[in-house]
Amino acid sequence: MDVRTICLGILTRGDATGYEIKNLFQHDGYQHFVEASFGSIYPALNRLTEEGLVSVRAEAQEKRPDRKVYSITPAGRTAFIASLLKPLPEDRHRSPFVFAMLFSDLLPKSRVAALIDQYTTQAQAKLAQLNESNTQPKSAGEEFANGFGRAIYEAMLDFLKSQRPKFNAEPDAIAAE
Amino acid sequence: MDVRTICLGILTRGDATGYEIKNLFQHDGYQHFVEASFGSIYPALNRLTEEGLVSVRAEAQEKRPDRKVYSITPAGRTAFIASLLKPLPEDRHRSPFVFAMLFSDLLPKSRVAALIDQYTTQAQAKLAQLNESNTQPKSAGEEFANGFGRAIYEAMLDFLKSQRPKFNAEPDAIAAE
DNA sequence: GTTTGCATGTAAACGGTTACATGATTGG
DNA sequence: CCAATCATGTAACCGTTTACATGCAAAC
Repeated sequence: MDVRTICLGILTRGDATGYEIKNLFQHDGYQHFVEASFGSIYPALNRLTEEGLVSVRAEAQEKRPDRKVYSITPAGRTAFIASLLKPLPEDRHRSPFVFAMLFSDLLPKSRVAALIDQYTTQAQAKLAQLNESNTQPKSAGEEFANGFGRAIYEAMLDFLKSQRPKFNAEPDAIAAE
Repeated sequence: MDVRTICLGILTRGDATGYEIKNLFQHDGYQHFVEASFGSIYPALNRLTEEGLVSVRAEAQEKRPDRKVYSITPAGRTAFIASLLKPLPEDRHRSPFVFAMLFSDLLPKSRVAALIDQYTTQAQAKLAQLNESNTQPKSAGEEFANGFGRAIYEAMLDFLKSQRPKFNAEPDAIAAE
């Protein structure tokens, strides 16, 4: 999903500035499956404005740039829904971790063990984040995204735990004294 | 992981042409976590050759381009392993499907149901592929990658199955006759 | 006193995909 | 007869990231 569409989607939930959009999809279920940086968000919002899919109102501020608050227009809403009715691009899960594990036979056992342990810690942190956001009432969609994320991270962690012993770090040849 | 590194990795397992490299990581565990097209592989191999990380020998063929068989050099092997010892980039799972589901409240129920059903079918196909490749003896790494993939797809399928009823397609308002 | 948050934006660089060009052979 | 397999490569395009520019205020 491109940044344009992501911005449009977030704006269906309420008005926001570019800055807020960035933060919004670092929380609450968006986080694990989409991302984008300022360098792509601001140009995207400008283009969407030109095309009439969003509108802006500038709120003046002292001593920092004007807040530019974006709203989705009816045309924008239509375009957004249309984009979700077209065939979606496929998911892609790019995993440097799994790639590295494919070559575990070329690496010191200690490195492989560290790789697994790091990945485990990360997955635990992400899972914890998903469980945290149980406070606010969520839309059906957010609940789905949360559940989906949780299911995946839990499965990863189970698998990682089951495999970990195979790569047990005999502390790299210091043992024999 | 960039295409360069992926090529290097595959060549640690044996010599191959650019064409073969492409096909190799469409099989056996690589498939779900890395990908690249010819348009990036061929230039990558040329650059790796310039840098002395791989070597080429051309095998003449009648009536089609010479096969250029690439081998990894000792320098290439060292560089590859070094790249796996450095901190790895994080995984990124981009999911247009989950993104669309976040906005399920804006879509017709029939569309949401179709989305889930399509995604389920895809996941089943990928899982089947992983289970198929149980014939050849696998390296520890390939076994790990396979298991990891299986764990994820199974968890997804379970979750999808559990959620499916919530989006049951009352066939979009034709019901009342 | 340094980091974080607020707030926007541009330019260069990067990495990659898509489409194109070429063309014989084999299998359905 | 058409599609797929084999086989390499280039060029245009695309979307995105990274780094830069600017700068105050509040929190730690």
